[in-house]
Amino acid sequence: MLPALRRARIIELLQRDGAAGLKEMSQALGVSVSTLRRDVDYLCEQNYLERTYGGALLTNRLSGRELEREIASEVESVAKGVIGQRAADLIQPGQTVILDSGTSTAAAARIARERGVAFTAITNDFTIAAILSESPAITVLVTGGVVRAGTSTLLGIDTLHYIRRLRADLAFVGTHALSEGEMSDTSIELAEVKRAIIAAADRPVLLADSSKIFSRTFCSFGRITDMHHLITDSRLPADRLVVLERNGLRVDVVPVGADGA
Amino acid sequence: MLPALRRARIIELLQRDGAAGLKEMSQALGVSVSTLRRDVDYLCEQNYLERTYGGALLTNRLSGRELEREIASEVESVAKGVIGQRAADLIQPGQTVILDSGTSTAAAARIARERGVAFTAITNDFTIAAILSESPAITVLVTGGVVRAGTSTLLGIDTLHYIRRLRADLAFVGTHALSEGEMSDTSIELAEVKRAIIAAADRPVLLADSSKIFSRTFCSFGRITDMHHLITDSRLPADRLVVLERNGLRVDVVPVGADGA
DNA sequence: GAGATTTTTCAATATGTCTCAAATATCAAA
DNA sequence: TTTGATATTTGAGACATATTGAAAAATCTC
Repeated sequence: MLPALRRARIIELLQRDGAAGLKEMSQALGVSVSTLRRDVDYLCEQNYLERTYGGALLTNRLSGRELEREIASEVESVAKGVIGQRAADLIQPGQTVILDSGTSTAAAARIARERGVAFTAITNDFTIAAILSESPAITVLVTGGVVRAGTSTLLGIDTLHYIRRLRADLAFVGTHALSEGEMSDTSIELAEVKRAIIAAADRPVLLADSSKIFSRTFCSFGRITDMHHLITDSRLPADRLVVLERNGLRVDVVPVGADGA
Repeated sequence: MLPALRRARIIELLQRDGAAGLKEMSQALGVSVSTLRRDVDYLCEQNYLERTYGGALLTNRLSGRELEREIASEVESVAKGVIGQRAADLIQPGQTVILDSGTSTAAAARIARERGVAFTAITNDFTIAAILSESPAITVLVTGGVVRAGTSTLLGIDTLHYIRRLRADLAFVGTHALSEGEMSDTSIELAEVKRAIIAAADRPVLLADSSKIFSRTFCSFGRITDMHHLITDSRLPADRLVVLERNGLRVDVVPVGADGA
């Protein structure tokens, strides 16, 4: 059984029961207590769970759809984790930061919360709001809007109005695709919100794991040169990197997997 | 049984009965008095409860410091479930419904989602938004606002503006306390939002499990006669019920526990 | 002062931590 | 593709630490 799958099952188990003992879980999954303990420790570091003596509890019970997403992101979380980490490093105390919806930005939120930096966050994603609101140091503002079906993302005219009123120091924007210097996503409404976020921030930063780069979807929300810089991972082929930098973009490559971390 | 769960149970017991003896609790949970005593001492240090000779009482925390997550997830009471169910029954297809933050309203959301009724929901709580957004039949609007520290509730001027623009068919409002016809809660900002929700709905409905009734906090958000009716559970003493009805309020009592469900 | 409750102490048990060897996967060179 | 060398992951054991239940001693309530 794949480690990532096993960890996903652990979250599933806890989702059902709220809490469970280590022995109990190791039997349910058919692995040794040692292995299960390591998994639980890992998930605990990633802030999915809390440890208690003899077992673990789910930090915030997610609903079905969110769970699937968490599991999906768990499978390829490494790149997103390190990208998020680099992004979180950018936040200075007292700053105002807009966080777009997305798994990379959620990872950044998780790490920013850990750091204990005091700042003001604005987000249109209530999963991210939930993550950040656990830290007393962080003031969390949520844009209004319509929930995009099956996600935790807020969209629509209310969201746009809210963001357009703002001016922020920093913004973390995720993208579905990036090709030929054009950032794009899957829906017009999503694209409009991202465009507004970019316009509202002094330093808009694009978070994109290398799998995203050079794929393509139909809804553009701006050119890459609108961004202050790009954070991506080291699986990005070198020749692609050159293309991006030739456009005058600052690219921040974080090491991942075999080639560094 | 996990120590953390056991402690959660203790809180649950005390929430139901207000106070309990150590021996009594140790028998109810099937652990020795020594262990139970240690748990109670621990919870006492954490300010969840107060010791008395031979037993313990729940602390009256007016400051609104929320329960630890580990415990909060365990105290989902039966009463809230049935109250939520009755509330969900009120929703007709195509209606617009405002859902205030709170566990009773969250229970209503869960059941409304199950029912598969198509309606439009507006909420200032992103836990509720998450619950409702899983159903494709429900359009979910979230108010903007500042996240109340440690909760999933949105507050502040943005929340108020958003709600004041609205007109809804129905609203479910939770309350922290209800005494002498006056509904009250723990913070001014919370009270303002509730007031706005009540004003925005044709039929504002109060959800209050009987433990809430006749306790009292300092921030009033309106008289009970502002509401269309009240849903509560059958643990409410009969004489209290009479008092409420004499004020012209329609009271809907759902059976719970020994006396019905 | 009598009875119950709390405090203190201790041994048994369960859990956590650390280390190590075997199994498995990964990768580079033949 | 195969092979061998090198990491990584896994399960198990030894040891440290934490929790539990019981009993004796001290304290409290009425």
